[in-house]
Amino acid sequence: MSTAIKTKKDVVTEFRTSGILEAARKVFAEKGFHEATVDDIAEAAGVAKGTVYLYYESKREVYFAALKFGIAQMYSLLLEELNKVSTPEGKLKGLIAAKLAYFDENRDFFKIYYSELGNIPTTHPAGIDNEFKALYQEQARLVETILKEGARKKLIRNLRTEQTALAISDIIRGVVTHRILGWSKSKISQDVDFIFDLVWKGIAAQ
Amino acid sequence: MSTAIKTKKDVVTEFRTSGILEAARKVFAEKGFHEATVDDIAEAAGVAKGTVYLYYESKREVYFAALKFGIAQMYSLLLEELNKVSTPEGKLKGLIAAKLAYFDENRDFFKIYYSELGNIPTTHPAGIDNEFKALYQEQARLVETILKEGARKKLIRNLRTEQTALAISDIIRGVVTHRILGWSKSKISQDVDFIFDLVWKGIAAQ
DNA sequence: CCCGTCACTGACTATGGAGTCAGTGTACTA
DNA sequence: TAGTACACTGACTCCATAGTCAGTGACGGG
Repeated sequence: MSTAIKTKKDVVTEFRTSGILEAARKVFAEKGFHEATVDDIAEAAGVAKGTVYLYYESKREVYFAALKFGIAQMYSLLLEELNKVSTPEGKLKGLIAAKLAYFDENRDFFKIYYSELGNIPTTHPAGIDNEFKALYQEQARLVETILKEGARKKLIRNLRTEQTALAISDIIRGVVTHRILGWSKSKISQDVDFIFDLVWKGIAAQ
Repeated sequence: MSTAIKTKKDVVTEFRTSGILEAARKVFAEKGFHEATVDDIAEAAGVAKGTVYLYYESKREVYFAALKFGIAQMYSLLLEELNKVSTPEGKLKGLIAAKLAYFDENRDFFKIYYSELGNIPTTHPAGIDNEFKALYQEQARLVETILKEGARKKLIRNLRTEQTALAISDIIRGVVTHRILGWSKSKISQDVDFIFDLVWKGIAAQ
C-alpha cells in the first residue's frame, strides 16, 4: 500500500510542479530572470508564493528546472524527427525545420534558452554551468552526427565537424532570433530552405 | 573666454565619463546588468556613487552609454579594416578577422553586446530597442554591402543578401561565444579560415 | 462524525541596492 | 587673501522582493 500512497502524493507533486514550471517558463521569458518575481510565477500558476517554495528551494532552482524541462522536450522531439528520414540531407533539413518550428511555437522557451548562453560564465555556480553546457552540446552533437555520416558517404567534404555543427546551430539561432524580434517576415519554410541551401552549399563535397 | 571655460569643463566631463564608462563596461561584463551595482562601477572608476549620478541619470543610462561607445568604436575599426582591401573576398575575410580580433581583445564588450540582443524584446523601453536595433543592423549592413558587390561582380550567387549577412554575423558571434566560454582552443586565424571557408563555399557563384 | 495530518496560504521579515542631498574641500576670482 | 562656486562625497532613505513560518481548512481514516 505504501506504493499507492506514494503514487497519490506523486500525482499531486507532478500536478504542482508542471503547473509551476509552465508558469515559470512564461514569466521568465516575458521579463527575464531578474525582473520576474516569484510572486509573478505563483500568480501565473494559480498558487501562493509559499507553495512554490514547497517544491523548489529557490527562484534559481525554478528557473533551471524550467530550462531543463524545455531542453529535454525539444531534444526528444528532434530525435523523433530524425528517425523519420534516412539521408543526411533529409536529416539535416528535417532538423533545421523541426528546430525552427519548435522555437516558433515556444518562443518563451527560446528566450530562456539562449539568454542563458550569454550569462553562463558570469552568474551561476560552476556546477550548473557544466550541466547546461552538457545539455547544450548534446544538441550540437545531433548535427555533428549527421555531418559525420555525410562525410562517410562522401556527400560532405571533410571539415571540422564539431565547429561546423556549432556554426549551423548558430545560424538557426540567429534566424529564430530575427523572427522572434519581428525583424523577419518570411514564412518558416522559406527560412528553412534558405538555411539549408546556404549550409549545404557550404559543406557539400566538391 | 567663455569658450575656454567651457572647454575646461568639457575636459573634466570627458575625463569622468570615459573613466566611468570604462569601469562600467568591465563591471557589467563581469556580473551582468542586474548583478552589477552602481557602487561597483563607482569603485572601479575610483569615484563615489554620487559622482556617477552627476553624469548619468540612472544605472540603465550608464549601461547603454557603455554599450553605444563600444559599438561605435568597433564600427569605426571595421570600416578602417575594410578600406585596406578591395576585393569582396578580401573584404569579407578582413571583416571576419577584424571582428574576431576585436571581440577577443574586448571580451567584456562582447558579453554586453550580445546579452543585449537576448533581452531586447522584454526589458527595455521601446525607444532604446529601436536605437540598439539600428546600431546592430548597421553592422550587418557592412556585410550586406560586400555581398552585393560580390553579386555584381558575379563572384557570389544570387541570394537574399540581408538574411545571408545576418547568418554570417551569427556564425561569427557563435564562434566568438565558444572561444570566450573556453569551449574552443583554436587560434584566431584558424577560426577565421574556418568561417571564411564555410561561408564562401556557401555563397560563391556556381 | 470527529480528529489528525499536511498541503497550502499570505502577511511578515530581512536584505540589498538605486537614487538623494546636505555637507566638504578645492580651485578659481576679485 | 578672502569669498564664492561647484565638483565631489558617502551616509541615508526608501522600496522591491526573496524567502519564512504560524495559522487554516480540506480530506482521509478510524
